[in-house]
Amino acid sequence: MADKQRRKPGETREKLMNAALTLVGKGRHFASLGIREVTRQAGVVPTSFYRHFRNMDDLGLQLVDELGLVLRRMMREARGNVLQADKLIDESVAIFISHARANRSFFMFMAQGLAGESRAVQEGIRSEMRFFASELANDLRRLRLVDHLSDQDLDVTCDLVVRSVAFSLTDLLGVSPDDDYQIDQIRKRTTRFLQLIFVGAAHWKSNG
Amino acid sequence: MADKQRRKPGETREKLMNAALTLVGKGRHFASLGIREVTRQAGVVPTSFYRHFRNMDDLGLQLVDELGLVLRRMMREARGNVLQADKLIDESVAIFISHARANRSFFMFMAQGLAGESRAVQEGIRSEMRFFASELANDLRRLRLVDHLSDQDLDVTCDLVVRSVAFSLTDLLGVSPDDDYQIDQIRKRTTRFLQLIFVGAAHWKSNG
DNA sequence: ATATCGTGTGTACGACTGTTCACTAATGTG
DNA sequence: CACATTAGTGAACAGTCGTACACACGATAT
Repeated sequence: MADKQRRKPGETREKLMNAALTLVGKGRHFASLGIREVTRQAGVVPTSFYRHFRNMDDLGLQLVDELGLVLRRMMREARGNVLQADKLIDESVAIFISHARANRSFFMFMAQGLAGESRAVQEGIRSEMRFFASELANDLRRLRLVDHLSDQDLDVTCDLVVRSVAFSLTDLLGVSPDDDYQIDQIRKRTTRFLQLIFVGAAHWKSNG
Repeated sequence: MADKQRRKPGETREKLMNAALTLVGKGRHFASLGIREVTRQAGVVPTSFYRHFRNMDDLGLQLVDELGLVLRRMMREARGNVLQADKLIDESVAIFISHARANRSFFMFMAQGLAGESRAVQEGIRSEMRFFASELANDLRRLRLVDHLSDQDLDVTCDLVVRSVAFSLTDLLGVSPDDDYQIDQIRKRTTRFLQLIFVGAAHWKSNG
């Protein structure tokens, strides 16, 4: 009887979620993970799974919630570190890349979930992205960088920005986490995407 | 002993690939499909699978090849139907949407594969996208619409265009195929993304 | 005509799956 | 202290999985 005493409340729950993330980080797709596989990785008996989750989709949904926290932390850091407006894009992309490296598995999960099997997870991630885009719109308004844009046009712009960055995830996760050169290439390219979009936004005229 | 005579060469192979696509079209993720499941859907005995594919990854790779054909057909139609330059974006997006509806499963597979489990499939789809972007660049050059852009800047622009359209897949596949209203919303939004990008490209100045 | 090859079928096997059940130790509540 | 609740365990189930093997049939080549 391996020690049965439970340490902290929710410790096994966390172990299970981390186990799923670990497997995703190793290149597995979330949709192909099984309950036994996850519990094995977590070093826990299969039955324990049901104490915390109804099924794998449920675990996925709870991972989306945690993903939200990760994204919010990233947003906070970006807001704190971006001093001058002219460095806004470079700084933000750099912060994104750094967070994606630090939380590789989380962002892998995010990239997978967008076209994943569970409709609920899919919707959850899209919802996080919408939130992110709306916060970005607020910030740009506050900095008075987009006074000539209507709310609607600003919304489209921010949506496109968030999508472009999110798509870069699939680039980022395709290269080794240690390949500094390639990662820097991705950073540069993403930066150019955003510059292109903002040039477009700067010259945008409604209905034209 | 149900009729064992083989009809045409490669018929079972096609049945298997279609079966996998059908399952993907029903919302399943390719990474979670099993050999038995696919053969069952195809109405074939499991052993037959090995006559045509080494494993599921192999089948995925061959699906990518067929996906390439689908994309090339789409490209050809776009080139034939886009008459005036000012309708280029609207027409192209409309053609894309129409093909995505007609080959829903194929495009679902594409969206899944970008963050899929098999590195080879991932790379295959990215390669198709690169090809698509380079063809787009050629067309824009030929139409003399981007004379002020360097090759490199044109490359970035086309890449961003292709990515934005590809990302729209995840929107498109999230709504019912019959929901004309929502699909039209997605079409409009994608069109606006591309307009924004091209406005950016029109005003782009190197190193600025 | 006969041999070979490609492609289909049926059976079989061990490994792994999700899930249920009964049991037990630690924690929170009175 | 007594007691209910929570969160862990191990054994067991029927079902599914991937894969191997031997065999059957039609087509093709000799």
